[in-house]
Amino acid sequence: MEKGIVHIFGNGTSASIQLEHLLESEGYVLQQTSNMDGLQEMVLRDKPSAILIDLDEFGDRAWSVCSELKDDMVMRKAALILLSSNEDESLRVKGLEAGADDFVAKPYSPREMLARIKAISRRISTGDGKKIRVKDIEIDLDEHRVRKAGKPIDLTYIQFKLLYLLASRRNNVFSRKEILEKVWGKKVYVTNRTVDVHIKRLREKLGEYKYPSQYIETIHGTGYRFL
Amino acid sequence: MEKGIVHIFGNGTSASIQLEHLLESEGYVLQQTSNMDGLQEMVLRDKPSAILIDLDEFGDRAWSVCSELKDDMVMRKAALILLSSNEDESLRVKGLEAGADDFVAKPYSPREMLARIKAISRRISTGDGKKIRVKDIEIDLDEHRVRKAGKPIDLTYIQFKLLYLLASRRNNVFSRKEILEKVWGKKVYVTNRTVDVHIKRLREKLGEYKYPSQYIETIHGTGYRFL
DNA sequence: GTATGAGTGGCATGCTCCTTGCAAAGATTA
DNA sequence: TAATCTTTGCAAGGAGCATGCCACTCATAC
Repeated sequence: MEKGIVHIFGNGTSASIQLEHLLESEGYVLQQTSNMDGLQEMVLRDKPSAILIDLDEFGDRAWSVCSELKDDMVMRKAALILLSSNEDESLRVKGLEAGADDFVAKPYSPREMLARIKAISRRISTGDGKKIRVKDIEIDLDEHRVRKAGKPIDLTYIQFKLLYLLASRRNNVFSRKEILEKVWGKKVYVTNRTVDVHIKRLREKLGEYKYPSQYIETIHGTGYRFL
Repeated sequence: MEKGIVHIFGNGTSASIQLEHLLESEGYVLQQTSNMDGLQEMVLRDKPSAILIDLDEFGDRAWSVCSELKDDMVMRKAALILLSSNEDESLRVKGLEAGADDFVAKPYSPREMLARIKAISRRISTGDGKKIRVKDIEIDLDEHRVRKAGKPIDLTYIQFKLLYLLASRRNNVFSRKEILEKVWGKKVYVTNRTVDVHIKRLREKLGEYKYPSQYIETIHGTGYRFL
């Protein structure tokens, strides 16, 4: 099993200190903080395999974090676990529906927490591998890099997310609405035309000059599809 | 979110009956049994999206099931959730390490269980999506693509919706009024004749040259039907 | 035969998509 | 800090395609 970084948002209780030791003895690297600003950058940089958020400490702020993490396909690689001493059922349901992978009551057992982190990671790591290979295109999610016939292609942040989305489900047709939600996020409002522009720029960098497109196909009236 | 079948191994407690109703109202199909023999065949046949196993009832027999499911790539598509009234930490850890995706204590909240099933399914979902197969025609909703004898047929937006409507309920006769409402929407006003035109173009692309029609039958004075 | 419903070819219209240029915001460098 | 480069979002023009309707022909029911 692959080890990784674990972000813990919340202060150190006795259980969390035990958990810390357990995780470290298992080969995980820990990062604990009580400041949730700049979470997005942090997650993108460190690519943690798990994120623990203490609801008692962060409360409502945590919900927006859940949806951010849920929407971003790069960040989704992390197991998102919520902690709370509040046993209320509706809170648990809310958390799970907001995108969390698990909801654990405090006080919790460190050993069980470790087992849960492993169980979720197991799910995430299997299935979609870290590299996507389509034709002569190779997309490396961890390195955040794209190669065509071995030669690296420089893509901007949006271009990468767009390509990754399309390539992650070949032949699936994505509507512009879907693309906007997955690449830009639910709240951001950006024109449909803008999607076209980014598709064009992406096609350019992939080296598409002629019709029919070799990689990205336009489905008139519907959306785009990666061949 | 993709719905599916849920296998429940264990007898009906009051919570499980509530859960049953919840799942059904969400569009899931349930299969409950207290016999675990032939599990492998059952799972392979039904491809459930979740499997709930009551440890109180099955005890040690459950562990072998966990590892079977864990090892089989096909079966891994299902969310495996263990239930137990035994709060013992080591049991929970054992279950999770054996390959279960979640471990829930009894008595459990049906709504939370539903949320957990969804949370896990979200991770697993690979979107081998909805397909309709009629004769040698195959309609793939996700790929927004139609195949005849394996060969792709290019349909326009309206043609696709029209075909999908007709094929979704074979042998059902759709009046032009009904077709207009379902394909064009309630407010749009379009002539009946236009429906004919689209039927004609659709028939053309499906490769219908001679009478009687192989796919779309005209019911004089009434409407159309997909055979 | 007559009346009504259905099929067809062609064409104008409008919509969708592609492309280019530009301006604003962000990142980088000196 | 100022200057430069990069990224991003949008508007507008233009090309191509899907659509909807007309007018006409053909089929069906009585």
